Amino acid sequence: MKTLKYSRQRECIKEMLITRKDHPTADDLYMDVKEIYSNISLGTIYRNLSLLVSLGEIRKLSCGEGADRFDGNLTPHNHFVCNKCGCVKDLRLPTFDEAIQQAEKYCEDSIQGHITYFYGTCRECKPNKSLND
Amino acid sequence: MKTLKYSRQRECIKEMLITRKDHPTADDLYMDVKEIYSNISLGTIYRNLSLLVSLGEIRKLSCGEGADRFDGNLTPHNHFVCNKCGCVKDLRLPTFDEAIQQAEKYCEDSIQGHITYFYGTCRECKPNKSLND
DNA sequence: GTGTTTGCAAACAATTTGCAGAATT
DNA sequence: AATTCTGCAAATTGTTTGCAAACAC
Repeated sequence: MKTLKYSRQRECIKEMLITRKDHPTADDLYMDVKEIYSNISLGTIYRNLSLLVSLGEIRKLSCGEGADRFDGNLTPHNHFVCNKCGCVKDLRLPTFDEAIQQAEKYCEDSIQGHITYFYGTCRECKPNKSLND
Repeated sequence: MKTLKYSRQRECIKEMLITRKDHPTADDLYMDVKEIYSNISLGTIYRNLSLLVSLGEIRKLSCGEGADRFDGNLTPHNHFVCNKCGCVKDLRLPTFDEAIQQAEKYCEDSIQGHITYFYGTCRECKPNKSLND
C-alpha cells in the first residue's frame, strides 16, 4: 500500500550526491541542499537517504570513523579510507572485482553484495613520497 | 611517556572477545564482563576496546547497521552480514585474500589493511532452501 | 609516590521518530 | 480526498569525556 510520491527535496538530494565525486555525510548534503531549499531539515535528509538506500539507488558507507557516508556511484568499485585525514576515495580494481565474484560462488549463504574498505595513508598525507602530488 | 599498565578488566574483555566466536558489540561484552566484574562500567569497556584496537590486538567492524562490533581473530578473513537477522559470520576465502594482496600493489596510496563485508541472506534466514539447517 | 585505569554520570554525536501541516497524486 | 512527505523538535542510540578514587608499578 505504500506508493512512492515525488518529492523535490529527494530529487535534489540525489542530484547533489551524484554531482559530488566525494562521499558526503548526511550533514554535508544538508549544507548543499540548504542552498536550494533553505528550510530543509536534517530529518528529511536522513529519511530520504535511507529510502534511497533501500531502493538501491544509492549506497551507504560505514567506514568506522565518524558519520556514515553516501555514494551515488552504483558501478562496482571499492573505497580507500585514509586514516590520517579521513578522506574516502574511489578505488577501481578490476582483478579484485573478478575475485569477489568467484568468491561469492563458494559461499553457502546467498551473497547479494559486498563492500570493501581499504585503509592506509593517502598520498597527500604521506609527506616523504617522491611522487607527483 | 604513556606506559601501559595492567588491568584485569582489560584482560577480561580481551579474553571474552577471543572466547566468543561471534562478533559482539561493546554492550554484549559489557554483559559478559559484568558476570565477573559486576560493577564494571560501559565506559571502561569502550575505553579498553578502542585501546586494544589501536594496539592492533583486536579489530573493529562497522557493518552499517547498529553498533560497531569487535573481532578478536586477527588471522586474515572476511565477514558476511545477514541483512535479515543482522548476524555477522566469518568467511574464509583464500583466493579472495590473494587477490587483495595483488590489488594493493596497484594502488598509489599506501594501503595498510582492508575490511570486506559481504551482504546477503544467511542460510538460517533463507527458508526455501533444502540444506541441512 | 607517580602515572594509569576505573566507575560513575554527564556530555556529545549521529540518527530516528511523532506530529501537524504542506505537497503530490 | 487520500496518502505521502516535510519541517520542527524532542527522543533515542551509540560513544566519549571529566573527575575523584582505586590500582599498578
